[in-house]
Formats: sequence, structure tokens, C-alpha cells
Amino acid sequence: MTGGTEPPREASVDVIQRELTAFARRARAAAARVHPELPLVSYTLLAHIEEQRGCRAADLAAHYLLDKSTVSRQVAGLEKLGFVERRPAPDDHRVQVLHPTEAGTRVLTAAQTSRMAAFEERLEDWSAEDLARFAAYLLRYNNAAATSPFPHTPAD
Amino acid sequence: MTGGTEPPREASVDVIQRELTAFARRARAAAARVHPELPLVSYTLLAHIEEQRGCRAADLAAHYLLDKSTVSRQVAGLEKLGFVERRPAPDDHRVQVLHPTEAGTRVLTAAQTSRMAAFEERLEDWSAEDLARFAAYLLRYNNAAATSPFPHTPAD
DNA sequence: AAATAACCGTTGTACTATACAACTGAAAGC
DNA sequence: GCTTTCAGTTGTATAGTACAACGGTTATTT
Repeated sequence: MTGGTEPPREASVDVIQRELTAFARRARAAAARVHPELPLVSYTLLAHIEEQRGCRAADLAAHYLLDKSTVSRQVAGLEKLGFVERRPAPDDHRVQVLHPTEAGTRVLTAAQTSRMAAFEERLEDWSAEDLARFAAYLLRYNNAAATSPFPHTPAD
Repeated sequence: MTGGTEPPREASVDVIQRELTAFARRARAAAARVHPELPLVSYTLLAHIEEQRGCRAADLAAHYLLDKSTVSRQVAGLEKLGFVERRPAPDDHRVQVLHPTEAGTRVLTAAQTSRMAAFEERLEDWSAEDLARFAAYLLRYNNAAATSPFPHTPAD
């Protein structure tokens, strides 16, 4: 299949770019409906915090290519909702380690479940193989983006 | 290859969900940097207008699952920038047909080029086959999302 | 050790994208 | 002709985001 019809790279890149944009918008809208209590980004960050217990705000900023102010506010929001706890690290008084609370874990699980259901609904007729490959592509891309010296050029 | 290690669907779906979100956010941020003059959504809409000459605002709203007010403002912005023209349709005085202007076409081409370049930079070591497959996955996903009776439930 | 730099997080400000609701004007149905 | 429906605009509100300026803290340099 690789042989005959070399699909033009540019066309593919263009599609990826545009579809992704469409996806982003829809994802946000959909997420807002599915779980109005836990906005999309908060959800993502909370999930990260849950996985990487004790991570710092700066980690989140780095990982998601977000400004620290954004993260600061997001985390503040999560704290206000009672979903995360911020504790000063004992060794370094600059940093705060982040932990999900009981409620945080609970709401996260709930959100994950319903979001998963929503996704599953649209992915139900995908083969496991396609799903795995799609997931792998996304990971590959994101890893590349995170480590590449690309356009987030912190200070140029 | 499908045989042995059935990758758990749920894990893949979860990855897809999260990475897609991260991906989308980064794409937006990157796009904003690459072409500050033509914000991401405007860009997308302009591209659509360029492709579907003479489309109406309502079409855009339907296609991108956006509220008409959003489209209205976006189009107004594009017009203010001199990138699209709005003309009343002769047969139906409610509708306005949208056309890209000279400048619109120009800026769109430029944006496409540089955005492409940005994406290419991160996708350069992907095979054309992988790109095509990735693009196809995104299309497939978005089409499913657009036609599914899922959560944009216009009035519930 | 004092001065300087680097780092972490917060806060002020501004802007984009978005939705919902209320409204205007036009067309279609009864 | 009145009412409903449709296309688009405008008012208002909210999320998410960035950048810049700041306040503490730790690390480095001299």
C-alpha cells in the first residue's frame, strides 16, 4: 500500500492541521456539556496531577506548553473546587506540590467515565488496531512537539 | 499483527482523548505564533469560505458546530480585516453570501504555507504513509463526530 | 558574605473564542 | 394578513490563554 499512490505529504499535513482545529473546538464544546463542572483544561490538568502525584505547576506548564500564569489560575480553580491540594515542598519553598483530593479523584473518575463513553460512541466501530495506531500517532506527535525546539521559543 | 497483543481499547481511547486535547491546544498556540495576524479560527473559516465560495454564515455554523453569533463575529472580523466580502443574496434577502477578497486569498495562502512549514517541522520524520493514515484517522473521527447524535444536542 | 542571577508561583491586564438570549428583518405557511 | 421560521446581529457572560510585572527563594558568582 505504500507503493503506488504516494499520498502527497502536504495534503496530509494540511488535513491534519485543519481537522485538528475542528476537533479542538468540538472537544471543548462537547466536554463542557458532558461535564460542566469540570472544564476541559482543568480536567486534563487534574488527570495529570492524579497520575503524577506531587508534580509541580511548572511541570504542568512545561508538559502542556502553557504559560505559568495559566496553570496558576487553573490550579487555583481546581483548588477552589476542592479537587486539588497545594502544599509547599519541604525542601524548596518556591515550589508547591500538587495532589488530588478525595473529591478530585472522584470527579475525575466520573468525568473520565462519561468522556470515555462519549469517545467510545464515536470510536466504537474502530478496530482495536486502528485505535492503538491512532493513539500511537498522537503520542508520537506530542512527544516530538514537546522536545522539539519549535515555536514556543521561550525567549527569542 | 492484530492477533497477539490485543491492545486494550479503553487504554487507546483514553490516550486518544488526552493526547488529542493536548495536541489541539498546542496546535492553537503554535498557530497563533506563526500567524498572529490571522487567528486560528478565522483562518479555518476563511479557508472554508475560500473553498466554498458563496457559502453562507449559517453553513459555517452548521459545519463547524458553532453558534451563529460566533460565526457572525468571526466573519465580521474577517470583513473588517478586508479578507472577506459579504453580499446580500439577490433571491433571499436574509442571507449573505461570503467571498474571499484578493487580500483574503493572499493572506490565506501565506498562512497556509507557514503553518504547513511549522507542522512539517514536527512531522518531517514521518513517512508519507503514516501522515496519510494519521490524517485519515482524524477525518474519520471528525466525520463520525459531526454525524453522530452526540452531545451538541442543539436544544435539550 | 553580599550581590546577582535564575526560578516558582501570583496577579494585573488584555484578547480570542465561545455560548445563550434577546432582537431585527425577511420569507414561508396557514 | 398573522404567525412561525429562518439569517444574521448585538448584548452579556465565561473560559482559556498570554505577557508583563512582581514577590519570595534558592543558586551562583565574585
